[in-house]
Amino acid sequence: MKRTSLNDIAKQVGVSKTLVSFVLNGRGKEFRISDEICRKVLDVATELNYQPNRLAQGLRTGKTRNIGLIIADIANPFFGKLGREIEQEAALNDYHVIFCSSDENSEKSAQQIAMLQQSQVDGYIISPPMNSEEQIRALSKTQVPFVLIDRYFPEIESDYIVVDNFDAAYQATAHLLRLGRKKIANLTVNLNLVNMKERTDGYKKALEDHGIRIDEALIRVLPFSHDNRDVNMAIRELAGDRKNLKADAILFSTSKLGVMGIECMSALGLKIPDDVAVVSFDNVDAYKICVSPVTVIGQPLKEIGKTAVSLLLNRIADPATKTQHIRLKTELIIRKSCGS
Amino acid sequence: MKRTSLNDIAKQVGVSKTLVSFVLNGRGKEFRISDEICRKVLDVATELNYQPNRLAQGLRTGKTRNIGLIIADIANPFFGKLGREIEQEAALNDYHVIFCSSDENSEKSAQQIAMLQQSQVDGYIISPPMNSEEQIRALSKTQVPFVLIDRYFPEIESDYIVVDNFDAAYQATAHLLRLGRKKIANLTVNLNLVNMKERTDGYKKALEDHGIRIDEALIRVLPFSHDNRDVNMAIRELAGDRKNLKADAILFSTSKLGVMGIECMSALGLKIPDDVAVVSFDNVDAYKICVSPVTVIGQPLKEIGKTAVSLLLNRIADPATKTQHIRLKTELIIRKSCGS
DNA sequence: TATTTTTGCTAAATCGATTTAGTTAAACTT
DNA sequence: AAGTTTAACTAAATCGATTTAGCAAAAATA
Repeated sequence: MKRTSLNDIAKQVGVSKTLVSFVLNGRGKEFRISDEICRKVLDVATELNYQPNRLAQGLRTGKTRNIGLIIADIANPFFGKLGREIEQEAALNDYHVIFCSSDENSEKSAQQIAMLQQSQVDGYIISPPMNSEEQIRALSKTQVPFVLIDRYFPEIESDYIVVDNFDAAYQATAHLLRLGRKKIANLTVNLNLVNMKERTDGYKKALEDHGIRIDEALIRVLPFSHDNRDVNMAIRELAGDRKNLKADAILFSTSKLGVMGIECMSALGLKIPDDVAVVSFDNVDAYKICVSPVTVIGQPLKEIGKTAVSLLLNRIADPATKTQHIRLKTELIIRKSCGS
Repeated sequence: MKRTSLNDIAKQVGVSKTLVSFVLNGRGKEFRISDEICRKVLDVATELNYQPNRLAQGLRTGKTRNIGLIIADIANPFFGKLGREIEQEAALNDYHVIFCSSDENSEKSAQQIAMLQQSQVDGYIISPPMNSEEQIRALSKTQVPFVLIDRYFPEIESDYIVVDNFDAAYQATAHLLRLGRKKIANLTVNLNLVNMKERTDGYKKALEDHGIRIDEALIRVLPFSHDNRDVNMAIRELAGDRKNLKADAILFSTSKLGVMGIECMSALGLKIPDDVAVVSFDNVDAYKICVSPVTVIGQPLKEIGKTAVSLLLNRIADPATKTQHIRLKTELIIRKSCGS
């Protein structure tokens, strides 16, 4: 059974394909096609199970109704959920999403941007990896709209939507301080990106504001490779000696680190929150059923997704609008991992 | 900066676009294009940052190098990881994946198949929701290759790749029995799909083989909506009365159920494994740092992904090959949730 | 020298839609 | 009856690539 084209319908009905196109686009009235012919065309279209060829449509109209999405890793629950929200919101607007996982690797993202360009996507939603500034700058020049999510480049004028990472980390740290923790560590990852920087900055500011000296030894920046040994080493150094803990609390800047970290802590026999209190960014499932359910900084994924799509579609509709910078609040979800 | 087409290059170099196409496809030698012209064309192509229009290519050649992927939900870690493997394996073969989340809803999957058809994908990898048999049958008729994953329809002749769910559940149940559990419950979901059926069948067979009467009251089939109250109710009925437990172990047929179930159990103050032992399908992160790390049935996601892609690409290359049915073994990863 | 072969290139068709600019016949004006 | 409007439809161009068929000039061969 080979595909049905406009021409096939036109032939079978005995009219021009122009007419068929008009009718199938619901513009029969507008072009004064007689009701009888309209009906016939529609009948034959369903009879032959006509499916428009989106390549041809896209080629002719210059619009694909596809948007490209570049995130770090669709298998990471944070991005998985965010991606899902974006997919859903796009679908509501009759757009489809092409997913790409960059692994925070700028060479991959460059390839992916090129591929998406070649696919003639109508716009992009991008969580840009580090060292991708030039790609993003080049993308601006193509005039195809894009919005950045999760992070952004301060020097590039573009739409973006992020959370207030500084405030989030500040609040989380303040929460730990309020509960009497003094030696609060921060485990983060060596991605040179604003969002990670803001998290550590918020953490530092909270300490400062509470009159606590910042101890750089308590700030551990781990390689993105997420090797178990690195995490293990860091945890060991911070809390390995139970009588003489260097840290009595840890703020994890990502859930991936947090999950690995807690796994290590369990293996080392460290008790949460008795030995060490824990707060982590991102409200992933794992934290709900954890040894001691983990207090987390929840991001409003649904709102991020919805807003990203709506910003993008607005800009597609009107490329001239002023760029928007949106910063959403997070929510500190208090569970048991910090004691009380 | 508007897009560069073959014609733009042709004009600038002063040759025909035919020649440009030959050169850019690396077929310069084959068509005896002089080295000098070749060089010029390539230079101008990079100078103008030429990006081939994949819509036009696809339209002309009938091949898009895109494959459609329909899974239940990209935000579900099981499908997220599987999707990622598929994306990666496809990329190695210079194919791209268009993700669709069906939510196990056959109307959505029907729409998605239609959309993918319209997008002229070269093939599909589908985890078909229930009631989608007719869609899949119709898809066969289009002659566009597809492979089913995670589940399949016994009455439909097609490639598929699944795990041995029967054996997996059998082994898990046997493991619980070996550890002395007698009243083993099975929490599953009301998806009328072979994989779920096989899981419960394996569970039953293990009980039978160990001379234990099957108690239908211990098999709880919950609605797919995954409402917290349903899970809560089920857990309560099975283990609510601690002195008089109806079940001393639970086999969760999905990790989504398992995570919710364990959350309930914690809330009810039930101890794992002391009060109730737990085994679950799917090795998700949450189980690693759980109150009592959970013994799980791990699926070989990488292999499933690789095999799905390679089956599909083989069939794209040669549609005539005999259909293949692949059933991979799972791995029982023993942790602490069953005691010892 | 005449013929054939090779070299190096191009014109035009094609994929399947959309859209602009008509065309013809009927109906309506005046 | 002649001119104008309207109704109902179509031809052909177009998007940007690929590919088939073929052309002219140069080189090789007879």
